[in-house]
Amino acid sequence: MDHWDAMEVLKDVNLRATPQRIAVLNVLKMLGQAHPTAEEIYVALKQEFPAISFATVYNTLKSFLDAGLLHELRFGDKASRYDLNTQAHHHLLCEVCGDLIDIYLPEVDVAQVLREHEFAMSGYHVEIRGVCKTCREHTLHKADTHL
Amino acid sequence: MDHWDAMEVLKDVNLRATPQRIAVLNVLKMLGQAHPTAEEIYVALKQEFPAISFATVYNTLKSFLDAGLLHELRFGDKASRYDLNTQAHHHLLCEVCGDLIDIYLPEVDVAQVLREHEFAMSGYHVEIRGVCKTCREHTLHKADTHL
DNA sequence: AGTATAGATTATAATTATTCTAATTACAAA
DNA sequence: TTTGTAATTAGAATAATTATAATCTATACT
Repeated sequence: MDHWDAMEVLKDVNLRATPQRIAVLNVLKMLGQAHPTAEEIYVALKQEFPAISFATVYNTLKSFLDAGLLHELRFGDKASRYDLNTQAHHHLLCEVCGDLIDIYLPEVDVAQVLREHEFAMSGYHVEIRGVCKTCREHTLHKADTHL
Repeated sequence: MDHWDAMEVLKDVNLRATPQRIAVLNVLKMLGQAHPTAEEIYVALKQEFPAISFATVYNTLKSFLDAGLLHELRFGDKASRYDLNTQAHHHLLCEVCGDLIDIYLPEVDVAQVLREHEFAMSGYHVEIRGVCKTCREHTLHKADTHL
């Protein structure tokens, strides 16, 4: 567990270090692999900032996205999920319970494809759909598992 | 260009071949690589079916999804996009203009990861973010290109 | 340290995408 | 041709997100 200072992180990307922003960063760090939605972040902040508004959460997340501090994940469910982990990693998405499990894969070799399309890659993401161990054991909602 | 009959496709997956469903399939086939949203499909259908409702489009898309006839794509923009192409393929997503370009990659080797997590894969998807050739040439909205 | 100001936050309204509900209509089997 | 079941429709409802306008505050400059 390395030292990590939210204030420093914000300075580094030229964003004003407001208490709300620091708190959002800390919540994201705290929740870790939970990939929270905007609402979950909002709820977590309510305790420390009873007056916080949804707009602040969305604004903050947008500036963090622009600064490259986090990734936005949009899968099966309606609400976007946010992921602070910027090192290359991917997800297993369970189609039954919606769980999003972090995994680490070797770099996908796409060099040739990119060259062909003259496409400037800034990042990539692998999404693997299926049924997780727990759901398979429970064998719930079989009908929901399409594909 | 192989022969393709919407009515047959529907029969094959045990869905009633209603005029609306046939039309949705044909629109998806026609639009091809355009990855239309529900709204774009709705607009395309309006000509042939002035009385069509959004609910029908959404219901139809949902049955097609359940039947495995198409994929739902949720990326940067808010609305889901639908993709009839069910053979394994992936996308280049331009962060500037939002264009979604079909690409074909060799199977990603994830066997070991799946075994570790005891995860039953039903499908996977590779999303590559970046800037497409056209947008790079125009160098528009530089600031929007994060990551 | 005190202050001006660009930028951040807030409450609220508006918008957008999607789903639900209830009534009507159409298909397909007997 | 009836009859049951499923599909379609209009419109209301919900959920997620964005826009607006007023107020506040972190930072830079005296």
